[in-house]
Amino acid sequence: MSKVKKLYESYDWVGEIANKTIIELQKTAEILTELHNDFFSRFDISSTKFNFLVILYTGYDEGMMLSEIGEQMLVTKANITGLVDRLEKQGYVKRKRDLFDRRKVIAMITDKGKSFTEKVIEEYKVWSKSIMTILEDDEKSQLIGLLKKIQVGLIDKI
Amino acid sequence: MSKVKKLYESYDWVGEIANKTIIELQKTAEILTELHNDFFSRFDISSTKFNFLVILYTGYDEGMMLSEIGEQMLVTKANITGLVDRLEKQGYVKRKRDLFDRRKVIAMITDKGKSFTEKVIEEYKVWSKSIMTILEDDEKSQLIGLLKKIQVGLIDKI
DNA sequence: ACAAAATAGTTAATATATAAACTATTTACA
DNA sequence: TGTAAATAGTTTATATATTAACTATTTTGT
Repeated sequence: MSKVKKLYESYDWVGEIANKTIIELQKTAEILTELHNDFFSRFDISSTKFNFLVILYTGYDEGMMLSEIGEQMLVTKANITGLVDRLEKQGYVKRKRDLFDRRKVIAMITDKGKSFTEKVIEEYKVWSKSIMTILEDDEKSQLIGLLKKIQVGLIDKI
Repeated sequence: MSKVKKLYESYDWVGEIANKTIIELQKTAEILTELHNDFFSRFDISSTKFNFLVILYTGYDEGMMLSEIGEQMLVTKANITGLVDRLEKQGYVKRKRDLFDRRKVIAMITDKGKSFTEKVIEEYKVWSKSIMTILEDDEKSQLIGLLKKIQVGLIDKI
């Protein structure tokens, strides 16, 4: 059951096209997040957990440092601790101390986590294709181009 | 201080362009959310609180039903209760019972909330313009067009 | 008119996110 | 070499989000 009922145009207060662009980006992303939540809840994970697992899955076999994973996600270090706690509880990840630098904690994906991630990735590919049928392929490329340009522009402002 | 360090291309696992589109949308939105948080934290609010206030500000003078506001935001009714609690504590909003249907709760924006919202809106306009300089105006229109198309497509899938 | 269903909002339990303070360990350098 | 600074992660307090169960009120259908 979703929260989204209909699309409102609730921004009379916006004048500039820059404003509108940001708001439409946010709105699109909110709807997308909503859909992602629906999708991932079928597997009892969140999209953050999925991101974490994918990074670990496609990463090195010896595992990865927590902060190394954190750098690739928009997640603070405090949050990584909790994230790993919960993933550990689900049996998808385990912790290991780095023997050469005992400050570091290495996260390793378990066999259970590996096969789980493979399964979700496959279903995610099918799912994301199915929800993106509204755009033609050239529109998708166009959109990706614009988004990457924005990302480059935004990352400088941070 | 922000979490974002650099832009990773961490999706070797993605094949389809539909996949990439969604991931780039998410990534863009995450960076944008991060920037929004930085912006709004200067005013001691979240972007959700701002949304709420703007809807109330541009709405009817007699206030609005909580669920009516909720319909325009991607927020569950349980969350609205807490949101209004916190906004009430900040003095920007007050509650009122609907006399004709006592199930309903009306949220009213206070004078303090009104002038606060006006101030934030003005600064938001300047801010959003400044962070969107990377795109030309015709690119922005193009992007808005694509985003609206996606929204229409996605809303059907929910 | 009245019982059942629908509606509006709150509460409770839990998950997820943040910042700030903290512990443990390693590195830098005087 | 020993102390200050830097680094990695955890803990704590709090904000925000979700779902499910709950209360109060109104509407519906007979």
